[in-house]
Amino acid sequence: MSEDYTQYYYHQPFHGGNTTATTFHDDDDSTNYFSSSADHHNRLQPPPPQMFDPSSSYQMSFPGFFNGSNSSADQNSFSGAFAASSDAAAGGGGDQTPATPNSPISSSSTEAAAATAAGEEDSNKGKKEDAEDATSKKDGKEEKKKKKQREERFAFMTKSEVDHLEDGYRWRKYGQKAVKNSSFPRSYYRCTTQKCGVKKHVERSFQDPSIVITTYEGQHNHHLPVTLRGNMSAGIFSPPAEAISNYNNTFIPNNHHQIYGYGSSSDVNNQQQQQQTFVSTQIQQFHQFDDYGALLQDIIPKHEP
DNA sequence: CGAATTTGACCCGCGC
DNA sequence: GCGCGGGTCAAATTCG
Repeated sequence: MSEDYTQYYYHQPFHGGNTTATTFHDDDDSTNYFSSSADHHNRLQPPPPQMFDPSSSYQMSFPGFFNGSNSSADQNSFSGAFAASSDAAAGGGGDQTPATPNSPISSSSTEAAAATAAGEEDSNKGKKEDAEDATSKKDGKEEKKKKKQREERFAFMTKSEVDHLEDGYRWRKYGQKAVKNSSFPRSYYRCTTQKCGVKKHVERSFQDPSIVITTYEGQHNHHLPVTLRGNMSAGIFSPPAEAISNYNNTFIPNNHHQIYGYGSSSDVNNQQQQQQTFVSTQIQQFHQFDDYGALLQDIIPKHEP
């Protein structure tokens, strides 16, 4: 099933750290991948100040920015950011043809949105279903038929010794599972804030145990609960919907740092193909990056809190 | 003592 | 239909 990310691509072509971003599809939904080096700390690298003014309340769904230390020394170690990708962009998903930023969101993305609403409900699944009345059952069935849509996912790889990266939010671990083809277990976390259905799971790359892969699912509907002031913006995980659609599949380049991204092919079993896919997507995305300067401004609102 | 984690059981979707 | 693997639940346990 979700072997979508059995073929990560991790590169460390640059100094310090790098960011690997990936957009892949889990069915019709997508996950963006990116990685950054957290070095010795369980802190994620912040974006370079010139890219993200820590004092401004930029909003992006990049959890990796949560803990920016805003230290200028980190400037070179961060190479990128990503943006939420919805189906249109990832869209290409299968064929890896990045959609234009303004590509209309396909119906599947609408479904995804709907699923977001229904998702929370769905997360409780069948277990308590019998407690539900017949009506909701019926509805539930239809929902399931529609193909279960997951929340948008953001995954990133971080070089870190600790599994659970501090991102400013409070998480409760609710499960752990052994992962096939990996000797490392995957841990499941849920945001402890009430009515916030954001989840994330954390696992280590079996290819490189020093790399932690964190996958976020959903968007926080609240502000950071802890006082990681300044560099952490409130609502960082709740980008406006239009922002999401506008910066689909986008990454923020920094000094020509290489940024990798690929959309997972539906043919995840074909490694070669996937790698090719990866390369081509990478190139395409690089081209897209050319526009990022302007795009970024759209993405990151300048308004002060 | 309340909150968080651990962990085995269970559910579900998917491929064969 | 069955088995597998991912994801979640919830009781037990640990922690602060």
